[in-house]
Amino acid sequence: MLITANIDSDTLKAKLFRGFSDPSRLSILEALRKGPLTVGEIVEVTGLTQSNTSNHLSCLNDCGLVRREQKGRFVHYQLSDERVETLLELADELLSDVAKGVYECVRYNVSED
Amino acid sequence: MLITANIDSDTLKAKLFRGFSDPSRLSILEALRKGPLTVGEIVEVTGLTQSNTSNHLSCLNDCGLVRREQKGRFVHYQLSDERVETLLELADELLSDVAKGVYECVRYNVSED
DNA sequence: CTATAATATCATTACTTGCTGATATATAAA
DNA sequence: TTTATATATCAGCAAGTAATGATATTATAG
Repeated sequence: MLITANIDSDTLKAKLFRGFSDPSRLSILEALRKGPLTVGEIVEVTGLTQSNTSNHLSCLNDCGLVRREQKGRFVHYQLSDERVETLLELADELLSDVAKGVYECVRYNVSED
Repeated sequence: MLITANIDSDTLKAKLFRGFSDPSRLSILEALRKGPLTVGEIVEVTGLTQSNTSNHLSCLNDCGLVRREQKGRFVHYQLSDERVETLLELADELLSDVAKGVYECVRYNVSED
């Protein structure tokens, strides 16, 4: 048990980062930096479809990055932890320094848009 | 120009996080937390193939997460910035709280290993 | 209860991305 | 130069994952 816990450590952490590693999910997280939003509001802000938004929100919720709260027929989502915000801030800072490198990162991201 | 820069912001940040979002790349980054290593040493520590390691290192280098330094026929890699280390630390902390959720995150990660 | 609005789920499709094996490049030693 | 060692590149395959459209669920209002 202890062994597997250690072995899977990187896989686990990778999963956590995967929550941040999709543009759609990231746009949801960014929207939530300003405060809680309903699913409908997130759909509007991000421009994603309802279905797609809901799928990503379920993923983010399961992964513990956001927290959900039902209020009537609306479901409000918010960032689950200060550290999620901190990670996003840190990424902003890091990005401002390495943006050029990221732009040109072509190995596993060939599509230029 | 300013417009696109803004629009692409999430895509850019997602790319940055994608550097962390693969178990193999993460195992490389974790190995480098302890200090610079040659490609061969990284291969040994991570158990990845030489080809695979080199591919990931190129990606990490292009994305600005690691820095390379040629010394003779050896190439040494190290984390490029304190903030890369900080991001990893922060992920560790966050993970200790949300690990259960990440384990059960099934939406876009169905494979259980 | 029925209708409507908000959100979630599911199957399918299309695309992305990591891995492998072979080959190429580069540096240094013989 | 030739050989050997270290690293990088590339094509092709395999697997994973996001988007879509349709449908289901849940909750409130009439």
